[in-house]
Amino acid sequence: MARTQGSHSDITGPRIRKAALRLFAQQGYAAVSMRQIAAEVGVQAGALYNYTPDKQSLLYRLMNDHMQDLLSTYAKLERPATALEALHQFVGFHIRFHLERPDEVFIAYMELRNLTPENFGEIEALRRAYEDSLEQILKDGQEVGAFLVADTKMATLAVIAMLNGVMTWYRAGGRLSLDEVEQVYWDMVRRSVTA
Amino acid sequence: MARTQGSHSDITGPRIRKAALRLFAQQGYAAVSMRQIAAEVGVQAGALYNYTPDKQSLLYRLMNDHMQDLLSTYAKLERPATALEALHQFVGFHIRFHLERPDEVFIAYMELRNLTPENFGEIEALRRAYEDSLEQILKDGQEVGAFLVADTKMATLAVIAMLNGVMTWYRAGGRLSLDEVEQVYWDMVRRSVTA
DNA sequence: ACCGTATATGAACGGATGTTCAGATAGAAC
DNA sequence: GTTCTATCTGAACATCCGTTCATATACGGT
Repeated sequence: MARTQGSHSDITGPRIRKAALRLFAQQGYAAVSMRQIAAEVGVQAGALYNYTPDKQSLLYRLMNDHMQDLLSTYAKLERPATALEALHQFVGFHIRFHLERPDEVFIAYMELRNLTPENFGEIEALRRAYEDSLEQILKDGQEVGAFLVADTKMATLAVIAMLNGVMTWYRAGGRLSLDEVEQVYWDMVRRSVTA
Repeated sequence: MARTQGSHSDITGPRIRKAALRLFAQQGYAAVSMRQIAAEVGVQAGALYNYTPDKQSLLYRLMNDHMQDLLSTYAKLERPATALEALHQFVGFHIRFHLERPDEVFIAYMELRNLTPENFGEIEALRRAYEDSLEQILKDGQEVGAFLVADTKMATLAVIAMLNGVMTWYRAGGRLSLDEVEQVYWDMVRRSVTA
């Protein structure tokens, strides 16, 4: 697996990020060394610095890529006609998108405290933008009488927290299929925001 | 703040745990050094080893104390007569107990992966015991027709995840009082498990 | 007043850390 | 086939890590 000197490599960058992603998710940012990441790629530690200015930027890049992916993927969806359908779409999208990226998700909110303040601010803004898209659904539904919640902000956070819980226990091939899980959570979410 | 040699100290142990708790919660287990903890207590690093065999045991002790506290405090509550009231009690207890111990809560599920396998197993068992007490409420209520959930296990995890979300944003003195928060979450939980 | 012991110091251990950089190398361009 | 340059190596840097231990100290018991 050892790479040879001088070989061009447009793929070393992605491989470094993939290795870092896996290791950060598995052991935590602080517990993973640059040498570990380099070893996983089959390269010496010094070589990493051709692709990232430092360890911190590597973490930030992973989080930022993930959040951009989340936002742009959601933005591309066709908006349903009713608020109830929009909420249903959000629930399904959220569960599936996140279950497909367990490592990214894990890092995205376990390693927030390891970001510098500026980096943290940027990631936080993206997260809030995503939450806002859910809150907008709840607000719209509330206006037309489809939903009944005491506070749309709290309801937003409650729904997302509930959905995020899925990532902590769901494993493909377990007792329940993804469709079943999605159905059950949709039932609970729907009931929690309707009269 | 520097302690003098030879001085007896039944309070150094607790002070070490308190300092470790705060630092682990703030920066993460892997990112905190024994020397940092010692400095916070006003002692040299070597002195810590009069109170813990190693860093890992310090983490385990913090988590174990917290879970024992959680379980025994909940066990002391008087059980309400109906399932609905029992659930209401659980929601209120969970929110208040955890909001009073933000550092312990943060550690208890951010640092699970830094436990040795045996230690992890023990903490996990305690966590499951707590979850089981909620699932029992849901099962009982389901039997007598007070609740209607597709799967009590999933509903248990969903409810706890939703409640845990409160810890990530609630701050005393904010827009909403603790009573209001509790009321809103109780409304959502109740609706999510009733027809 | 003195002793015994619990408690703390401070130096030391081997090893790991993030990062830098001069030098080596291999593929691309001509 | 030579040159150029992006890429990687390997060693070095200063610093930190968890843990151990001989030594010093001050309090509790007598």
